[in-house]
This record gives sequence, C-alpha cells and structure tokens, in this order.
Amino acid sequence: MSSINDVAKLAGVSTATVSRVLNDTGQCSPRTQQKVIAAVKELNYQPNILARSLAKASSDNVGLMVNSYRGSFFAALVSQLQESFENQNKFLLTCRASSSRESELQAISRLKSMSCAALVLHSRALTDEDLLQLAEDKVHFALIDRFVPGLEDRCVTFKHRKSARLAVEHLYKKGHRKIACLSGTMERHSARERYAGYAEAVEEFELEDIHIGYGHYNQDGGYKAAEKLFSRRSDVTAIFTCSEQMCVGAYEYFHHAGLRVPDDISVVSIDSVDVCQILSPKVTTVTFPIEDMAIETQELVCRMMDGKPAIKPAVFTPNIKIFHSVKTL
Amino acid sequence: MSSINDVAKLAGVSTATVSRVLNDTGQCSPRTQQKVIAAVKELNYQPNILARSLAKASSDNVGLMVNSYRGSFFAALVSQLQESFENQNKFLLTCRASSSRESELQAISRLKSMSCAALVLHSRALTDEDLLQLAEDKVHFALIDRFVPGLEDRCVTFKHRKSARLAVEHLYKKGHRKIACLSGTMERHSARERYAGYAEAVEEFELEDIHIGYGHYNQDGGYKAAEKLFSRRSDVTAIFTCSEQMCVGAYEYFHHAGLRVPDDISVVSIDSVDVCQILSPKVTTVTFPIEDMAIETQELVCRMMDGKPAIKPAVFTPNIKIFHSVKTL
DNA sequence: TTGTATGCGTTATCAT
DNA sequence: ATGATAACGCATACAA
Repeated sequence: MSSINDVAKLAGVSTATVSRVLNDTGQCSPRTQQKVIAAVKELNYQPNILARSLAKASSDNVGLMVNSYRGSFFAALVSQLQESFENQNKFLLTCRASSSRESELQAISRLKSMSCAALVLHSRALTDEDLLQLAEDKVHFALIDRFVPGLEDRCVTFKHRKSARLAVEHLYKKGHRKIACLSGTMERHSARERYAGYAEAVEEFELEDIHIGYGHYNQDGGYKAAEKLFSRRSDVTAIFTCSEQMCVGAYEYFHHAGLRVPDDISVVSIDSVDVCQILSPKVTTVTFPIEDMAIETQELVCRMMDGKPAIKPAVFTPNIKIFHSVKTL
Repeated sequence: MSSINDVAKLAGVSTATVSRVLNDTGQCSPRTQQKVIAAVKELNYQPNILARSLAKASSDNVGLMVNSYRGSFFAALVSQLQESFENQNKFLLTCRASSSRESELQAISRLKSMSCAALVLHSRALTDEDLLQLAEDKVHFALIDRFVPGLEDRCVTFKHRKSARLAVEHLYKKGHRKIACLSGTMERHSARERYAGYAEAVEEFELEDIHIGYGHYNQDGGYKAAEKLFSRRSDVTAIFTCSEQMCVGAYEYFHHAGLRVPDDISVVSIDSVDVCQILSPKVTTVTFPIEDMAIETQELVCRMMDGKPAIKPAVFTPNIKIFHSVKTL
C-alpha cells in the first residue's frame, strides 16, 4: 500500500499539497493538481482511513448495534442504512449484541472505541436510564423503534397502535365482526401498542374482544395461539396476527386443521412484506416503510454529527398491502 | 474520551508503561500495574483502536464483502462470522457490493483502506483473474462458495453436485420415478453443479431427464417453471427445486392449481432451512451447514493472518432434513 | 523495571 | 500557491 509520501514524491510536491488536492481544501494551481492526480492514479493510492480519522480527531464511521440479523426487517434495515450512509461518505460498522444489557453495553463500548462519530441503536435491553446517560455523555446516537421520554429528538419510531387499528379496520370494512387478535407476551412496548390498537378498534366498531396471547411472537406461538382459539370457538371469521412469524404459525395450523384461507378464515398480519408473500395465499399485511425509516435515521444522525439543531424525526405510519387472505362477507 | 496520556499522568508513569501494562508486553512491577489499572478504571479509559492499528501497522479488522443481506443464507453467514471473529478479538467490517465487478472492486478498496488485515469475499462478479491478482498482491482473503483454480487453499466451498444428487436419491428411494428438476439459468457454477448432480442421479437410477429452466432461481421463476412443467405433462410425481425461492414459487403454483403436497406432488428443495419451515407442509430440504462453514472460514483467515501455512479448507457436505413434502409411493 | 524518543499516515497551522 | 512541521493516540526500540 502506497502512502501519501509516495504520492508526494512521485508528483514532486509536498504531502500537504497532496492532502489539499485530495480533500479540495485550499487553493492550488491546476498544474500541480494534475500532477497529483496522475501520481495517485499511477500508484493506485488509497488514503488510509485510520490515519485520516486520527488526524481529524473524528471519523466517518457510524456504528450500528442490533440484536439479530435474522428476519427481513433487519435485512432491509441494515441494507438501507449501509447504502444511505455510504452515500454520505460514512461507513457503517455493525455490531451484534445478544439481547442482554451487558452485551449491549459492550457492543456500544466496542463501537465507541472504533471512533464511531455516531451510533444507531436498535436496543432491547438497555434501560431508559442507560440511554439518558449515554446522551448525557454527549454521544451522538439515534434509537430505532424505541421511545424514551426526554430523548424524543433521537427516536425513530413506528405507529404500532395505528398499524393494528388499520388491520382490524380493514377486516371490519370487509364485513367481519368476529375478529380475533393473536399476540405474544406484552413485555415490549410495540406489543402493548399493537394490542392497544386492536382494543381501540374493537371498541370503536363495537366488536367482541377476542384476544389470544401465547409465547413470543414466533412461529410456534402463532400455531399454538391459533389452535387455542379454534379449540374454544368456531364463530370467528377473521384473525389479526401481531407478527409475521405468528402469521406463519397460524397458516401452519390452518393447513393442519384443514381450514382454508380465506374461505374458512380471513387473515391480516403485521410486519414486513417478505414472509407474507411466501405463503399461499399471499397475506394482506400492514407494513412499515423500513427503507424510508432508514433514510430518515441516516439524516437524523448526520444532522447530529454536523452539530445542527435536532429535529424531531417523523413517526412512521403503516401501509396496508392487500393480497388474497381476506374474504368479503 | 481520555487518552493514554491522561492515564499515564494520573498513574504517575509514562505512556510506555501504560501501554505495556495494557498489552501485557514486557515486565513491570505489581505496584505500577495496580496504579495503571486504577487510573484506567477511574478515567474509564478505552484505547483508541484507530491509533493502535496505525501504530502497529496492522489492525484486528477483517472485512467481509457480500452482494446482498437478504435471505437466511446471509443472515446465518454474517451472524456466525461476526461471532467467530469476535471470539478471536477481531472485528468484522461488512461492506455490500451490488453484483457488478466495479462495485465489488470498490468494496474491496474500501475495506482495504480501513486497514483490514484480511478479507472474506462472497464474490459473484469478480473474474478469476481479479482474484488471482489480489492473491498476487499479498492480500489475505478467503472465498466463500467459489472455486478458483490456483487458489484452492482459500476456497470454502459446498458440494453442490452432491446436494442435488442427495435430493433425487431421496425421492428415488421413496419410490418416485418421474422426477423433474426445476432450475434457473446456468450462469453460476453452483447452478451448473446442481443440475449436474440431478443428471448424475438420473443416469444412475435410469430415470427420464425432465429439466425445466426458467428465470433466475427466484419465486417467480419457480412458479413459471412449475406451470410450464404441468402444462406439458401430468405423469410427474415429484419435483426437485434448485433453490428455496423456486420452491416457494412452486408451492404458490400448486396452491393455485389445486395440487396438494405431497398427495398430488412430492417436493424436495435445496438451500437453507428457514423458508422451507415456513411453508405448509414443511419442505424436505437439502441444506448446508452454514455455521460450520463460517467457523471454518474464520479459522482459515486467522491462520493466514498469523502467517501459518495454508491448509486446504474442508468442502462442506449437505445434509437432508426430512419433513412432510414427500409421499412414499 | 521504567522512561525517552520515534514512527505509523494523515490533516492542519503556520510560514513563505 | 506551496512547503515545513506539529499534532492525533498509540506501540516499540532503545536507553537508562
């Protein structure tokens, strides 16, 4: 690897001049500019980002912490974040924690020691106090899908409640009146909000509240919840599943039980669109604009890094994608 | 962020001593050791990894280049690689290219400029010559799922041919004699190998070669291929799909056409297990041990970084996971 | 055992 | 417009 010194020698100028040409800082004659650029090409010179960061006392690195890579949500998130930051000449360093407070703190330490100028956190385990402390320490960071009072300007969030409401409303408009909600435990904020949205719609449309909670929003939970539901009652015409994995589990149960979607049972799910395209018939789904959200996050973070005043980020609203899992009654 | 200077001052020693204590290089009295460690704790000192890498002229960074994050293959790969390298105190930097030679070259440049001591490449677009040149340039790197003559010691590969053979053999043993192969274009090596494995089995078991190629191994290709197949003939009792996405598409077609798996048609697929657990009935699938492969890759790369002699990495063999998509005739 | 001094590759300040 | 030169934070060869 050739260094700035090699370029300087070959071009017959000083390293300072090379740096100026490359970073477009300060004036310089067209002729020397040419020489430098020629030398750079000839040596196939790549600036050492480490040294640059060290010298500038600030890097172009942005750290991302997540607790999983699995599922289309993370694939879309990581993919779009990386692309957006690269468009701003930032480099995204990704670090995976394992859903415990300690591992999340460690991941953040690690990212900070890589001179990340800012962090993007999809934190599950850190407490509100941890995050407030981090803000206190003047660390630039944004939170994804988490709301912390006092950190409103850093939270990129979803309207979980509205998404559930949208799902139930769709079923209602299609003539359904016995609509069950399949969910998991209520530990996470998003889970509580989704249920609240269901409850809200139930009240507004004067429906019966049929809520089945089971497990952790995964495939098995969906299967068991559906099984539990239909062992109790047969008058339900539609279900709303609170996660895509639960939807998969419910479909699995229906296949086992010989129930046909949508003829025997209508389904609306929530979450990313991928899984719901895989199932047959494809599932009508309430989704969030993950890509838009990633772009907004990048803008938010870049604003913080530039020292610009914080603007409360948008709260992202869900869209409903209509497929073939709902029967009109 | 406090620096090594702050620690040295607080501990009343020189920076050299602090460095020695922290890196456990050279001797030092227990007392000064105590003082240094106390100072480190008090200041919550984190060594600046950039500066360290710069000083050592070698970093603990390993670069990973992929062309996609989507799909369970990449989720498992990235996840396991990151964990394995972290266990070795290496940090994995991930960079996404976009399936063109230029973008792959650019991604590699980027990773090199981050002082990556080694690279892990899942390259689709680089030529064999590009990769040979990279080796010529003394870059440490490993290739995933790609075989380049002359770089045998760096290639972590799969037995694609055997995986297809295994799928067909399973169907044969279950009594099937009319077995169709659904694939996409034959550009990629893995695609050719999988078809070759099918052809091999066809010959051995004296079956009819019923091959339908359509599109690019994606869901739509699977749908169209299945449609094409059944518009031509009705005597086929089983299909072998060359990718999980094609399998999804085939299932979609069967649902549309009113064909039941496995009663009307048996299915065996290839690839990661995730998608095939989502479909109902779950699909009997030939999979590769992605986690093992990631661990082997990490070991291979670390060996190279330590200057140890290269050992030809294992070629990973497929496993068949039996589910409910095959009928015994 | 410990400290001094130098270099890693870059940027930035100050001269010229 | 350009060139010395001093940082940036750390590791290390060499002295002491």
